[in-house]
Amino acid sequence: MTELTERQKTLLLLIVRDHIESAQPVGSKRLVEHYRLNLSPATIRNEMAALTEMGYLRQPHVSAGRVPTEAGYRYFVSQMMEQAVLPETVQRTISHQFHQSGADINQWMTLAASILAHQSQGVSVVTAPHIEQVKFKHVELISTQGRQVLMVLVLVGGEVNQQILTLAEPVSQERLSQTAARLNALLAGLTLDAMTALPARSDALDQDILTLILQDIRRSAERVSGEIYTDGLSNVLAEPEFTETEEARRTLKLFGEPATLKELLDRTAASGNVGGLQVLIGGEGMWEELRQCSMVIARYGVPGLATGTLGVLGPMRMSYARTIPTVRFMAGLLSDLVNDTISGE
Amino acid sequence: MTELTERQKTLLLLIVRDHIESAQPVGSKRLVEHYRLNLSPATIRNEMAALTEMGYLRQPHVSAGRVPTEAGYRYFVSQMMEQAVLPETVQRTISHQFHQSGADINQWMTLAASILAHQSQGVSVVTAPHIEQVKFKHVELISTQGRQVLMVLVLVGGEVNQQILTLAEPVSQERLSQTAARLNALLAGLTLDAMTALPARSDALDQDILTLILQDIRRSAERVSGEIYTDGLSNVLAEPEFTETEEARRTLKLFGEPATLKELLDRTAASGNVGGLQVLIGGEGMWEELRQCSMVIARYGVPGLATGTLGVLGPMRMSYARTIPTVRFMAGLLSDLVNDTISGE
DNA sequence: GTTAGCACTCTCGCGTTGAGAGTGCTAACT
DNA sequence: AGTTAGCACTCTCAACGCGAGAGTGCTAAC
Repeated sequence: MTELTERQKTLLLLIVRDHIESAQPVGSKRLVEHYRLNLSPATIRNEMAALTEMGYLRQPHVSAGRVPTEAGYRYFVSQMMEQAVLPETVQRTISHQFHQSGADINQWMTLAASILAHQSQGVSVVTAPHIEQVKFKHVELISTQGRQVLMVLVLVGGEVNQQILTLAEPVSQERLSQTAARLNALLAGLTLDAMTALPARSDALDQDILTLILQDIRRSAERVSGEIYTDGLSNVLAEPEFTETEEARRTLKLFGEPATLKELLDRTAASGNVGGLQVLIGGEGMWEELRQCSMVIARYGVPGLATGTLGVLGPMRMSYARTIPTVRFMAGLLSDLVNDTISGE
Repeated sequence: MTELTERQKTLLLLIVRDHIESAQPVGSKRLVEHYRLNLSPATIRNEMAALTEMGYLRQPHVSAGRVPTEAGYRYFVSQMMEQAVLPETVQRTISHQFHQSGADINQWMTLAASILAHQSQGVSVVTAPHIEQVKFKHVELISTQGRQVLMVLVLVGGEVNQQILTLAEPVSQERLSQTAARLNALLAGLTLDAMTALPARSDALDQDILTLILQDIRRSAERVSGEIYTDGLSNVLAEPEFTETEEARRTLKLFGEPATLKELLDRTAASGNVGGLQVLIGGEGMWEELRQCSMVIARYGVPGLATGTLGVLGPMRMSYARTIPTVRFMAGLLSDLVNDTISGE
């Protein structure tokens, strides 16, 4: 494949940019007028023909303007990747929002999904951090009435689970407190594996509670990894590519189903590393339904301890210039938050 | 207004039912064939003309079949209200799903929204119970490292809030436990108002923590009431009334914005009582954007203590036969759950 | 009270057609 | 050699006309 000349490069970028804005095929005349190029439409046509030949552009029909191919978008994105940074002021605003929200994973995820969707004008998807190494921190047993006991379990990472237990017989608050104190001393900082390997306790109540703690931690590890947060479906409803054909409407429906989104994210993000950004254009052949769409995905968190995925879905025509820096910044921000929560306490 | 004859009643119900299924104007011939009536199309036409005269039906254009007016739908719904009950088996399935989910408000709401949306094939909206009378139950202070303290606050009703405090100076776990014990004794079962009216504590740490508890409870009372859960937007995407006009698409966009949905629910549900079901057809003149839509709304919970709202939005042509009994059943189910949580512990 | 027959109206789908947009090519220009 | 004007060509799209079909209301007979 021959190299692109300097002029072809700028032209290609302009064409993609224009098409992203206008959602319409861009013609030679429009291009000249709109961007005040010191060239005649005829020259542009020649260059466009060359770019079409090389596979960066294509014409929907012979007498329409040009539309970027996947390769065209990919070139455009490769340019974005290098430079695009979120403006300082926006960065500060976002950070601020996070710091004045509560220290609650649920809130963080909702906020992240909301900001991503708003900034990118696409559909955002965020998965809660998957805790790969759960560590015990603290347990509290609070007698309520009769045989019912409220167990509050604190894990390293700030996660707090509460659960109501019903014991075989009433137990005094004093004895509950003693049991909690013994278990706290025994389990402090242990991982799930280490706790599972412990020998059975001699005290029956201790053993019962220990079993329940293990159950709870196992469930929690699974549950948190499964939760998904999404936002911004309405952003994409108005986009012209989704209102027309039946096929497009099926794609749209897919966007509205969190379970499907999660699978999408999991499969594609599996290969990515924390810190890296993946941009999938036109589904990259893997997803038939996403032929018209693009995804910008990143993993965040602390590798080996707790990681999650976040991303934006939109039409292939999405605003990469806004989406890419936002996803990158949010991944960094969430990584910091996870890091603080895990190590900071 | 004259009374409807028995035949006109059955005919009206049939027409509404058929139009809900087919999404198309229903003509006299089709009606006869489809429902094996022992009448000729001409007779039906006469009756239809009468029903049109009385305002229950209308014709989109002179040579199309009839379509129900809002009055027509309202008559149809009034019939539904009396009889429709959710099948026992479905009731059991739903109850089962709730009982095997965790005792977590968040999970309940998500599940409720999901079930509502699935059963009704519309957009479901559920607000978390608004706790009108917050009562203190228990506080726990756990020293972590340095000046950081994890405060776990349990409210009557099973809600558990955790928060990380940073104290002015390090405090031993022992002193924290004493403070917690004193506050637990002092505040047990008190309402927010009663706690606010308490005289200042002599011990500085006690006073600080008390202030924080009050802050937290106030925030929590606001926050929980604000949370909204929704599901099923994708159900409605494919409906023909939303794919055509620009106006309809704006309505659809509205459905995708939780904040707007909440306002919708709040305003309309304010007048309703727990146990009652409201069916708003065609926005009832209040909501310009909802002229094509209907809502089925109910309040649930324990009046005076904690109440919430749940409902289903859909096209005016929605399946009332499925939606109405489902909303009614879910309102009852959630009321029971709230009741159990508040009084049961 | 019910039904057959009929004229009438209106929508919808379809083929036609003309305007407009955009192209590629050729030849002239710098 | 690169650039540009001119031109014929192709294709879409909106508008138009038209005929088929659906459904009605009315009248008259059963």
